[in-house]
Amino acid sequence: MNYWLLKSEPNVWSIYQQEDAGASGAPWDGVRNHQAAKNLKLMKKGDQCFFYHSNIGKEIVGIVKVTKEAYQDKTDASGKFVAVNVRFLKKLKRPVSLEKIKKNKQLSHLLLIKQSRLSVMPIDSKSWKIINNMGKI
DNA sequence: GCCAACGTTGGC
DNA sequence: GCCAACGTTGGC
Repeated sequence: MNYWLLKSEPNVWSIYQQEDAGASGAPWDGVRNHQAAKNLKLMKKGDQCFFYHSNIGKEIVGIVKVTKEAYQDKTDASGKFVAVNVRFLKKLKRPVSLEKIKKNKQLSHLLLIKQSRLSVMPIDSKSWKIINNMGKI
């Protein structure tokens, strides 16, 4: 299983809306960046993703699970970009802020820090565990 | 509100 | 094909 991080502005799509979407899940669409799209295409059913609130909060708030692998994004008129479906899994007991991630030297290699504009990125399993611990899961 | 980083567009 | 101009993201 692989791990990922998905960014969303909570005033557009938040972990609460994701939770309300329930077990049937919801599309993760609207990605218009090729590097992010490449990562979406690499996702496999069952992979888990951190749910990060960008701009407002700037913290990892929960975990979602891939329920449908990459397919053509219906919101993209050009037909070039893909979406996946994810369903809510859980919230972190304690959200892990960007600030805390930056302070942890073991996490300094994360693209979240190095490439702040990327909205879909891989997370190595070691970092996944560290952040899970920070989130008190 | 500002701006750095980065992506895209369009003139040449 | 280059690159200046412009647009967007997202942290600060």
